Amino acid sequence: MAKQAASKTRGVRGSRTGRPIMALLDLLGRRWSLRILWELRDEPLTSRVLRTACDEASPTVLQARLTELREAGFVELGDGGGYGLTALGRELCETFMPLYRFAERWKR
Amino acid sequence: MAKQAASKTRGVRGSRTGRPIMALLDLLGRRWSLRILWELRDEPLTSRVLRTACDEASPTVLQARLTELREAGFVELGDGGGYGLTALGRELCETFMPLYRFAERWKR
DNA sequence: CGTATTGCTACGATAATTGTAGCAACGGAG
DNA sequence: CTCCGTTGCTACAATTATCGTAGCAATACG
Repeated sequence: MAKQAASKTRGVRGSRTGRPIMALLDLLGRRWSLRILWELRDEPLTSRVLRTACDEASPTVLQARLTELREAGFVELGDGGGYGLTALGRELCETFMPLYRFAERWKR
Repeated sequence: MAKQAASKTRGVRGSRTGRPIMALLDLLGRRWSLRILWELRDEPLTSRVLRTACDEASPTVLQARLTELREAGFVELGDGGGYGLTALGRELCETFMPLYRFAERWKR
């Protein structure tokens, strides 16, 4: 294979040049992020119910993810209590909903 | 709401539910998993080039993810060297490719 | 008042990730 | 052959992230 030093000119594919996709992959790549969005896909859940749905994950990291997802605009805390997806969050959830069927065929 | 059965033998990593979607979300929820798949979407890359593309991530965890993704059947090591997506991996990559357009509109 | 929710936090213990350095194997040039 | 550069891959200590348990203030209802 040829030398790769010259590839700097095109800006190596995927360097974190602030490209939104990288920030998104990083956020979704944190533990419980995908799972939280997945569990909220149908209806809002209270923090405790969400915790139960997420296999009794530690509330520490769950709160951290919820805060991050809220700051990202994907999740919101309803005035009556309970976490739910925003319109943007629902949209995001739809984009990886096909994963379910893929996983079923995957089976591992 | 009633009490729920609190402890079974708990795996270290979450999602022992047996549901494929949970195992998949858990695997993709590990650091650099999504990124690796993303960087390999076009063409196979050698380990070092992949590392550069992944923002100089530590080779330790990169190797770990590559091993996991290979065991999952998403990534393979070509006989000429270089990591590439399997047919299954390409299929998986396609399912969350819409994330790119979503991220562009998201901007944060 | 007591009791039960809600969202949220503290904190020690444990697991995951980082950063740096380096290995054996293979191949091309000299 | 040796020398050099590449490949995939690993060791190791240091740093983060996550876990697990306990508990907080605020709210609501009887």
